[in-house]
Amino acid sequence: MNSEYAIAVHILSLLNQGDGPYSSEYIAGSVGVNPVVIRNVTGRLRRAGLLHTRRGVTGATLTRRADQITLLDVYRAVDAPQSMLKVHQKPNPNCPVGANIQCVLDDVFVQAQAALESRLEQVTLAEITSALHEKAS
Amino acid sequence: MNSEYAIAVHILSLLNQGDGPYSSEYIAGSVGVNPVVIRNVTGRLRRAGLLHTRRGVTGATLTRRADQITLLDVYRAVDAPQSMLKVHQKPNPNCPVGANIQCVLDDVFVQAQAALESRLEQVTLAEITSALHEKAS
DNA sequence: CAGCTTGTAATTATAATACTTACAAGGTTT
DNA sequence: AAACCTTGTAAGTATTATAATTACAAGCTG
Repeated sequence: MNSEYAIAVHILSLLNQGDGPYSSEYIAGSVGVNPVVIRNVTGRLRRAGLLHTRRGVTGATLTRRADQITLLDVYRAVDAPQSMLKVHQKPNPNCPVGANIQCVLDDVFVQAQAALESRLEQVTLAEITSALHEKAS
Repeated sequence: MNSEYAIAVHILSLLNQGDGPYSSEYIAGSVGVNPVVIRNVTGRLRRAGLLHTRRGVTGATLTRRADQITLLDVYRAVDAPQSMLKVHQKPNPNCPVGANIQCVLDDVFVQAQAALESRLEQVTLAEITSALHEKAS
C-alpha cells in the first residue's frame, strides 16, 4: 500500500474548502510532495469521475457534493489493492496444505478487506471536512 | 504489508495436521521459501505464545487447540502494521488542511483497521484446517 | 564427538515506492 | 501571434521495503 490514498483524500479535502482554484503546485505545497505526484493522483480521481480538470487551466473542481463522496469511492479511485493482506506466492502444490492454502487464505482475506471497505464507505468527504474544521478550532 | 502473515498461517496449518515433527526445512519446502524465513516466523509465533520450539530439537508444537487460535492472534504475532492504510508523511503545518489531515485520517484508518481485525478474530485455525480438508477432497 | 537441529545476525538481490526531470498539449493574457 | 502560464504523461533516478541467502553460535541426540 502506498500513500496515494491519503494524498487523494488530502486533495479532495482542499478542493472542498471552496476558495480555489488550487494549482497542482499549491496543492503540492500543502501535501508536501512534488507537483507531479499531485497531477498523477488528480488524474486517477478524474478518471474515477470524482473531480474535473482541464489541461492548461488552473484548478480542479469536485463533480458532486462532498456528502456524496465516500472514502471508499476514493479508495477505489486510486490504485488500491484488491486485498491489503498478501498471500505468499510459491506454496508447494505437492503438499496438501500448500496446494490449497492460497485459495483458503484468499477467501478470508477478501472477507477482511470487505469489512475494511465497508467502514470506509460509511465516511464521507463532508465528514472529513467537518473533522478538519473541528480540529482547527 | 509483507507476506509473513500468510506464511505464519501456513505454518500453523501444517502443525495442526499433527503428523510431525516438521523441521524448518520441511516446512520451507511446503511454503516455498528459504528455511531461515520459516525459523524467523516461528520465532515470532513462539514469542507470541502460539507455538513451542526448542533449539536443536526438530519440530514445533501448538501451545493450545486450533479452535483457540484466531487469525487475529496470528496477525498480532507477526510484525503486522498498526494500520494498513498509510498516512502521508509531510503535510504542511501552515495549511489548515495539512496541519490536521494526519490526525483526522488516522482516526478513520484506525476504525477501518479495527473492522478488518474484527473479521480476522472470527476465524480460527481450526476453520482454516477444515477448509483445507474440504478443498483437498 | 559427529551430525543433525534451531536462533539470529549480517549480507546481498530484488521489488516497491517516492522523487525528479523533461516535455508535449492546451489555455490565458497582452 | 507570442510569451507565459497550466495540466498530463513518460521516463529516469533515488530511496526504501521486502525477500533470499550466507554464516555461524547454541543446543540436542545417537
